[in-house]
Amino acid sequence: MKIDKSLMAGSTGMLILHLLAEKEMYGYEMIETLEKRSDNTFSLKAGTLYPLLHSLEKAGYVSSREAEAENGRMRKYYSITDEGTGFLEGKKSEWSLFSGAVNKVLEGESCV
Amino acid sequence: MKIDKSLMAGSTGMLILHLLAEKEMYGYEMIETLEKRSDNTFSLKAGTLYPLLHSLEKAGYVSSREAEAENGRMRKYYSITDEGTGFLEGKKSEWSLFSGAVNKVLEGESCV
DNA sequence: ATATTATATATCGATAATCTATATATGTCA
DNA sequence: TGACATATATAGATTATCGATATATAATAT
Repeated sequence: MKIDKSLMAGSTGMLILHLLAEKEMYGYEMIETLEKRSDNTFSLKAGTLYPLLHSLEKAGYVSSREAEAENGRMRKYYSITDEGTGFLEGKKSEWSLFSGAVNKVLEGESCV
Repeated sequence: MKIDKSLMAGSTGMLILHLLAEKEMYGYEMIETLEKRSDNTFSLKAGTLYPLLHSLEKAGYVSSREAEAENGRMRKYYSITDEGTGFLEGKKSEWSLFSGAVNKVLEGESCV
């Protein structure tokens, strides 16, 4: 099943920052990692990722460096900053609260 | 905590249809019900809900009737249609798949 | 040799869903 | 009478996604 793009909205930044909290990565690697880890549920598009990385960098949540890979290709490696780590924690709490609330509504836990 | 609006995007229609699958409701009632059930996490805005109801009706997923309430006020009551019920089932599967995939990424279940 | 595919980054325009602000109208309570 | 809650509605701004397109190199297949 293909996930509607509006469902993705709002959580992509969190997912990217989470990957970078584990290790330094380059853009293309992030797309592949997300696809693998989600069992092909996510297929983040390059046209979404690169502008997002630029805005995260502009916001100070990630930093980048260019380096040559073993195969001789140039890659742009991104790392999460301290500020980004704090932002990520907030986003994770928000996700937890949000998904919990959706499930509450769906499960019909109404009668408080 | 206030939930970012882009996180809400994509799930609002599902939540509304889920409420209508339980019983007929009018707009204002849906806003209050969502707020209660989510422990004040959701506060769907009227400016979001009414256009959404109109588009759901146009799509054939809900039908409406106007009726006078006990207090003499006019209300517009919405019901889910058979087509809407089918659409809702699909949306619930999508939500389940999506939220599961997000949690997989966050939990780092990578090594397949 | 040459063509295709995969890798790698980037930008632009279209689409879609949210919000805020605003408008209208009625019922309730002080 | 005035303030607030109820009830529906529309317009404009914002924002995040996508598809399409562009560029360039490495790896593979024909």
